[in-house]
Parts: sequence; structure tokens; C-alpha cells
Amino acid sequence: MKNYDHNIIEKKWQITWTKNKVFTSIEKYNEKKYYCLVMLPYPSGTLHMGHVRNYTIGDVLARFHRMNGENVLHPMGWDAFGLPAENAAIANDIHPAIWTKKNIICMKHQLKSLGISYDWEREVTTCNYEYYKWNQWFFIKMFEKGLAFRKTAKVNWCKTCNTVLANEQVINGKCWRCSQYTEYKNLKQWFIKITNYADELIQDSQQLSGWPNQVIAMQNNWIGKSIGLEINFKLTLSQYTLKIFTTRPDTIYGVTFIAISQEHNLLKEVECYIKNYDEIMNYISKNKMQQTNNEYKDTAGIMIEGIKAINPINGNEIPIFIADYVLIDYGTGGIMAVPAHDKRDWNFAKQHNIPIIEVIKNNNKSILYKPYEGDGILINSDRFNGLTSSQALAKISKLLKDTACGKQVINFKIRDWLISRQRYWGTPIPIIYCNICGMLPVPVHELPVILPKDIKFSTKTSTLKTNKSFINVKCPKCQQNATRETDTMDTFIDSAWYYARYCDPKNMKSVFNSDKVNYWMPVNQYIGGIEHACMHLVYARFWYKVMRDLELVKTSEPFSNLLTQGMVTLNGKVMSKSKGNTVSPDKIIKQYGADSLRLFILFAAPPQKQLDWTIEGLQGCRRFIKRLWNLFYIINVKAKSTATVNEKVKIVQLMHTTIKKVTYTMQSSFKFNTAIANIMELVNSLYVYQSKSNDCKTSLEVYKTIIILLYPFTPHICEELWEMLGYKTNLSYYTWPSYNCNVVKNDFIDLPIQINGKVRGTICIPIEASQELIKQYIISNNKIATYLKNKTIIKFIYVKKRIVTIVIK
RNA sequence: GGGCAGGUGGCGGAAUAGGCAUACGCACAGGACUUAAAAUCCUGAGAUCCAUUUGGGAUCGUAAGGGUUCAAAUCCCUUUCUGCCCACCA
Repeated sequence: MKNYDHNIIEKKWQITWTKNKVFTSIEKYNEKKYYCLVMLPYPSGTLHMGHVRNYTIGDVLARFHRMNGENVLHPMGWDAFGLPAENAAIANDIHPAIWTKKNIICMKHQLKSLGISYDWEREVTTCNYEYYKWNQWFFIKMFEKGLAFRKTAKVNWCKTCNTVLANEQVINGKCWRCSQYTEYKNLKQWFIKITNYADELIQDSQQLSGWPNQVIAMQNNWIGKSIGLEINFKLTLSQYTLKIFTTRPDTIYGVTFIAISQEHNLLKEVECYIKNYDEIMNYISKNKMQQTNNEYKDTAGIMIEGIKAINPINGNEIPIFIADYVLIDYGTGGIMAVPAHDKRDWNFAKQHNIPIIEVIKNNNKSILYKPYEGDGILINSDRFNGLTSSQALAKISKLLKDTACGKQVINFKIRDWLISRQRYWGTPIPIIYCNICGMLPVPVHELPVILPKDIKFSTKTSTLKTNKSFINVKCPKCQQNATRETDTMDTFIDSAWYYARYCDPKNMKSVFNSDKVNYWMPVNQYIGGIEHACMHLVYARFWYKVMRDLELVKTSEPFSNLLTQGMVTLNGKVMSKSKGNTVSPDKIIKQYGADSLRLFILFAAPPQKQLDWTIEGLQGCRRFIKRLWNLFYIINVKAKSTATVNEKVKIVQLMHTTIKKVTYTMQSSFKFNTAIANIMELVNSLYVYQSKSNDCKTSLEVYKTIIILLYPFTPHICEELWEMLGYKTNLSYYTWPSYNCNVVKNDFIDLPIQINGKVRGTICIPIEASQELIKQYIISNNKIATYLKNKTIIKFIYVKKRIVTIVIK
């Protein structure tokens, strides 16, 4: 018996696959394609177990679909721009390009040692100008369409990273990269008009039946569509009309104050009428002093004295407050406050002694202690009393619209995508500023605008601003001296369209060939972490729609199916470098083999769930692989033949049901853990059968099937055993086995007999037995018959091929 | 606070459409092989109690409580706990 030496076997097959270009994919326009995509990694240094899990899952599917006769695209690349490279440059005095390249080489080597079946000829690296040139090209296209624009805005600023952040990169007031509190700054920045597509992104999410509901819910919540009424409130003394946005016009009789944001331009407009103007300005400036967005005070605010708002529905005069909880950049920056039926309004009213008027009846619960935010029957609402909330909402809305006091509007939570970064390591924004001609895009034939290599790195200014030869340029229109934009693009742009570039990665003339893209796209299966539910996946969906409107692609959604894999933990805690609880894939592969690692990662939990790393579990998987290996050497050893015909039937039948279950897993459920368990059972059964039978033919047939079924999970050992069995062809394209549950006729089944809810025994009956016959079997079974002695049978239920239930008295 | 997911042995986790709960694996115990250990192979095992010469038997059991049903981990109601995401979005 030869020893199982994973190091030799795995290396051998990895070299064979590469040498024979086994996984190189080309367009075959008349063949069914399968595009399997995993989220491209940031080249941070080395692979972690999360990567291993992600890419192993993808590999299982890619390998299965190849065996299923589909033309598979399974590419890999590098999300290579970004801050860590620059931070490493500052800390270790190494250029980001060199640092990144070094990491890519290391991680690529690791991926190969895992035996992932990528088509490396399609490798994409986003920091290469061959790639980011097309970022710039897209930017110019969007600029021309008005989708990319520049404006001054209050932006989130991270002092530590020395750059702006998009809203969604600020988590609980902290920078998503360095976890420091951010602050606000007013700056001129580049934005992309994702809001133009907000409605479509929500609409089309309904088509994403292959996505987890959770992700769709998260995205829709993040985009945050809300339909409501913009209502005009006239003011006393002034001609100024204050607009507010509400989704609850049915509560308008309960309005007891108006609240506006401190940035609201009402203050300037009616300054002369405001009695406590100085006090208000004082309040605001004090507020600004302490303004980082790390905390909010839900009841802070100040009343504007000397002017009131008039409720358009009943003419009541109500006070106006500046309230910290009202946001300037949502809706109109002002609200009608209904403390009886809104928690925030209620808290504010309590704090400032504002009356609370109940207008929606809530079954016997008092609003003295808690606002009621649900629907109900209207009270204190004049002629609308007695209507339900929804009836009143329609009627009041109509009245306000008819009297020109209101109009229907739709608001979104999502803001335009802030893409400028004041950093070096990113795609330069291809814009030139000329004193004479103004702001101009770089002409397309001059692309790419290459990121210069010579930059001084320091914590203060790691930007292109320090590079004079980059900045100074001639105006493309008038040829006078001009300057380049020095901001670079958010790296989420790189990953918003990379999946399309894989379809034609070496194209130098255009972003990609449309025949190729339209053959491969959309991605059949996308796999990655749930942490990208909102940012990356929304940007990618948005970008794809822009590409569609540029007539580059024909469909509207890039990813048909999405699998979000769970985290890998150690003792229930996330593995991270800072916690020092990481497990290195390299060491594991060396000691136990890539096949064992892959098998454990797939077996320990269903892919969507959290996976806790245990070395004992890994060792168990290695033990199984060795059992499979040893089986090769005992399969031809003749045993004394004690196996019955029935046992042969059973093992063949088990083989077919295993094929069925594993196939189902691969096609739809992705519960690889149970598929592997099923194969383990078959191996266990084969051990037992082999020890009893000299029927080598059957054993060999089952063994061969096991190897094929296991191939997507543990490809190296399967290739090796396949070769040892005498097959010359590569297993990668060997046809996946079909199953036939009727291939062996089983005439008898074991049927459990339940009496008064308890299983009292099992009988073996002909599969087509009638109820009468079954009764006879039961009576002739001594054990079961005892329970029926001297009892009356009240009910006799036979669920075909499943169970018999008898109720007795 | 809102939304989603979930609670099954010592542990990770199984269980088509309501039909034998705990598959598979880990850890554990016993045995075989061995000078010994490792490795390997075989066997056992939800809990409690009873009976043990062999064979076994009873009760309880899928977070807790209730309901529907011949039959519930699965369906319905109430309670509770955990995880994740979102959170001044009017």
C-alpha cells in the first residue's frame, strides 16, 4: 500500500492543470455558459480563512458545472487600489505599487496551492493602467451625461486617513477603515448621480429571486424609498412659505409645532421678524463647535420667537423650533411634528412643554406615557373624525392637493455617491482645469491619465498635489497652462464593473467586446460576504444599469444568483490579525493538505452560516480522505462471500440516492455539508460491503462513483485515484453521473408501526402491499401483536411507504 | 427602537410535503492489532429510571407554556433568549 502523501499529489495535479490549460475558458457561442464569480480580494498580504471559504465554495460550483457539460468562466483578480497600500508605504517606506505587487504574488501562490480552478489568463489587477484607464473612460462618459458632477458639500472628513468618506463609509460616526470619529468639512467634491437610479434599483430588486431576501431587504432599506406629501405651511407676518415632508398627512390635526434643521434657509429669509435671532445664532454656533457627527441629542433645540406657522387644514397658529433631530439633507429639512404619534416629536414636545394632541385612536392606551405610531380611527380631526388612517390619508392628501397646499413627492435615503478621495493610491480623476476654458474632461484618446510613480509619502499629504509634473498640463482646448484634478476615485468604482472586464480582460481598444460580455453576462452565481450587501452590491447593480444605458450590455442586473457565505471564527470570535487569532492556510495546507482543508471548510457548516474553526474537525476530514485512499487498496481484495443479494441491492441503491442528493445540492441547495455527509455514508457502507463480499465489480463501480462525486470538493486526491484506477482522461471534464432510482428494483420496504403515537416495531412488507395485507403482517408480528391484544382498533392509518399508525383503546 | 434570521446531545450540525428526532463528523468510552505508543479497524452512546443470564423495558426529551392533529423540531398563539443588519430618513 502506497502512503497518502498530499504534498506530492497536490503539487502534481496543480502543475498538470496549469500545463494543460485545463481551466482556460473561451467563448463558445452555441454552448450553454456558466459564469461563476467570487468577490475579488484586496491584496492585503496573505489569504485568510474567509478567503479560503469564499473561493472553495466558488470552486466546487465551477468544477461541478464543468462536469455538467457547461462552458464555465471562473476568473480571479485583484482589487488593488486602496488605503492600506498607502499606509504601508508611509510605515515601511515601500512604494504602494511594489507592496501591492508583492502581496499579489504571495496570494496568487496560495490560491494555486488550494487548487482553485481559475482561468488565470483572465486575471485583472485594478491598479494597472490597462484596467483603470476604463474607470477614467466611464467617468468621462458619465460626466458627459451629467451623471458625474462636482459640487461643494458638507462631507465626512477623516483626519487620520486625511480624506473624505462617502456617507456609507461612516459607521456610527466613525471611519470604516481606521475607526476614528469623523468630522464635517465643506469641500468641492466629485459625485456620481446614483440617485437617478434609486427607483429602478428598488423596482428591479423584485426580479432578484436568486438573492437572499435579507440582502434585498437591506438594500431597499438603505436606498430608503418613501412616498409622502410635501405640505406648504404659511407663516404669520411673512410671505415665506415653509415646505415640510410627511408620510402621515392623516395626523395633520395633531400638529403642535414645526421643527426645522439649523441649516434651514428660513432663518435668513425671515431674519427681521425673529425676536431671539441673536440667541439662535449663538445656539447654532455653539452647536457647530462641538460638531462631530458622533452623537446626537434627541431633544435639543430652540424656539424661534416672533413668527409662527399656520396649519393649512385648520388655520391654527403653531410655534416653529430649530431641532437637532431634523436633518437638512432629507426631504425639505423641515417637518410637521405630531408628538402624539411620533416618538421623536413626543420626546421633543415633553422636553419643551409643547402640547400633545391625540388624533389617532389607539385602543385604550394612553398617549401620556408613550406615543402611538400605528394606524387607527381619527379623533379631534373635525370632519375627518371616524375615518380610518388610510381613508383619512387619501382624503386629506386630496384636499391639500386641490387647494395647492400640498403635492405628492418621493424621497430616498440614499445620497449621491461621493467618489473623490484626497489620496494617492487610486485612479486619477481625468479632469483638467483651465483658467480660460473652465473644467474639461481629458480627451478620450489621451487616456489613461497615468498615476505617477514618484511621490513623497507622508502622513500629511500623500496626494498628487505634491507632484508638479503631474499637475501641470496644457489645456486640451486652448493649449494654455492648466492643471489636473488631483483627487483620485473611490475604490468601489473598481469593483463596480470588474465582472464585465473578465469577459474580455485584454482588450486595449475598448472597455470590452460586447459579444463577449453579452455571452457571459449576467453572472450565474456570485459568492461573497454579506458585509457587501449595501455598498459594493448596490454600486455594481447601479454601474451595470449605466452600462446598459450606454448600450454596452443588454440586461439590467449583473448577478442572477447570490450566495452570501458566513464568517470563519475561532471559538466563536471573528478571526483577525489584531486579535491574533488567525489560522494560516499555508501551514494547514502543508501539514494536512489542501483537500482536507477544503473538505473541512465545506463540511463543518452550511455555507451561509458561521463556521467555527476546529483542528479536530479538520483532522476528521483528513481521516476520511485517508479512508478513501486506503479503500483503493482493499477494494480488490477478495473477502469470503457472505453478502446477500439484498445487500448488493442496497449498496447500489444507496449509490443512486447519493448521486441524487449530491446533484440536488450542487444545483440548488448548496448545503455542501450534508452532501459530504451523504458521501461519507456511502464510503462507510462500501467498507462494510467490501468486507463481506467478493463482488469486486459492484465495489469498484461504487468506488468510482464516490470519486466522481467527491471531485468538486477534493479535486487532487480524486484525480490521483482516478489515474490509479487506470483512467487516462482528466476528471475535470468527466461527465457527472446520472442517477436512476429504479435501476434496482426493491420489492420490500421496512415500515415502522406506530401505536398510540409510539413506534412499537418495524415490519418488512412488499412495496405494493394493500392495507389488508399490512394488517396481516402486523398480527403475525409477535412483538407488535402484544400491544394490540384485547384492545379495540379505533383508527388505522397507512401513509404509503412511510408509516402505519394505529389508535387503540 | 425597527427589520431579518435563529434556539435540536458534551460540541459542529442532520431531518423532502406534518410521518422512526439526533444522519455525518468531532470529542468520549470499550475492544482488536502492537513490547509499547501512534496510526488503523471494530463496537457503544439523548436523559432518567427499572431489569440484567440472554433478550430488554418504562418515562421524559428539539428554548418555555398552550393549541390544532392519529401524528409537531416542522403549522397556529403567548412568552423568552441569542445573533446579524439598520437606526434621528419625518
